Amino acid sequence: MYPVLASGEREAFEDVIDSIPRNEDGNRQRKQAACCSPCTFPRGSRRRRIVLKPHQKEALYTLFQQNPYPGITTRTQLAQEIGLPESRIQVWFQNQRRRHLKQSRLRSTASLKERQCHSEEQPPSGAPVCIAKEARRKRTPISPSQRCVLIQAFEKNRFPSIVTREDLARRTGIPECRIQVWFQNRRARHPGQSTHGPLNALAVGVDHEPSQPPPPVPSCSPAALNSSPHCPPIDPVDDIQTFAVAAAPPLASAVLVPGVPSGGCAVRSLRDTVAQDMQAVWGREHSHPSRIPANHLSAGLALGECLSFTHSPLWPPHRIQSQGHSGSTGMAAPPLSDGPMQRCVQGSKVVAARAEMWEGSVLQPAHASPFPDDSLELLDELLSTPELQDQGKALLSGYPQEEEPEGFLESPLTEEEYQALLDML
DNA sequence: ACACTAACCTATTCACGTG
DNA sequence: CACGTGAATAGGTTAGTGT
Repeated sequence: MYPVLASGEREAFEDVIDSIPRNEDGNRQRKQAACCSPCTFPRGSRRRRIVLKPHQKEALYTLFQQNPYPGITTRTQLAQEIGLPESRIQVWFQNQRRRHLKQSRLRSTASLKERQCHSEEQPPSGAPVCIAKEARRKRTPISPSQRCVLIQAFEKNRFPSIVTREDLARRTGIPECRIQVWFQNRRARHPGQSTHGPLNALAVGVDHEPSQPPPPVPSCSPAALNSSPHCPPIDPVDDIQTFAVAAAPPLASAVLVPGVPSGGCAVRSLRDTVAQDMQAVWGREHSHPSRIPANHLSAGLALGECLSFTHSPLWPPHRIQSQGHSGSTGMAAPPLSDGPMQRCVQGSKVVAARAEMWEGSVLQPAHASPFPDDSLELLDELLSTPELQDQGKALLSGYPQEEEPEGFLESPLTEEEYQALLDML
């Protein structure tokens, strides 16, 4: 239906999606989406809607009749049997219970009017009256580094799209559905800074309006981290750089726009994890030469991470299948020849726009990678030259995992080289 | 155009681990 | 026991799909 987005374009597009204003309910305003033309503005903010097959519905209805409140074990078992994600089964039961309750109430209301004899509230037929409670899902342990990644994403966008959630899932290893719940809980417990209540800030779709300073306690800022029980104290000097590697897509801040502050979220442990992963991968490079492209090694964590925010070879065991993404999540891509998307993928403009948007904020993310996938591949080729690989080896072997040189995030390329690269792209 | 319903949201509560 | 936080719930809304 829609052409497939390259990863860089996908990120830029996601920015568009995420920036769509939401109404007071947190839902994106239809008007805004419509103004971008239904043809050129694909649906990417939501998960692709599943069309349940008859046998799946039958199984769900059967189980619902037996128990409208299935526990995690039952849901997981059913998920395996009918080939649906457990989270979708949970949602189906939520919706089904409500439909059931609604019908029950309608019936009871009708009978109430007829007979006028219901003096006492009766529990709806779908309520868990005599059914023993099944076990809940076990708490999902979220490590400080994972939490910091989530917090950073939360501060950037309180309502992440399915693409963002899946990306966070890949980066943290936490299931997407758990990330969704985490954001729900987080929103509930950390209402936005607004004089008109927490929902007011949602109306603009982004958390920090350009004219509005960020919340005074950004949980992932060094100050917040120092006071947070989940984030270890950090050296703000060191971690200003760390943030760009661990949390933000630092293409603009660390590479394309040298000198732009890259933010304050310190995710040392994640950075360390990345560094260790790099080392480990380097160690087995010869046995799995294709798993991590040499260019990522060559550029060290700086460029490598820059280019791999959404398809990092470091975290997921495979490169993100951006071309096939629409198959798994329903991410539909707009035609890029014209329209808002095309404009949005003009990287420098995006970077500039984001920088403006975040002006005054502690964080200075440039979320949208201006490079479409083919450009990334071209860059991959450029960076896989033996010369740059040598640089990468030197970079990796030059410092231990726990401490990086001062210019850790500095690109191995000069500004002229960057410009040349950009010109080529 | 409309009905149905998956997906997503808030508000609230439960439940569990930790200090 | 208080607190933080993940999980689950009810209920409202949006938007994709089928008729």
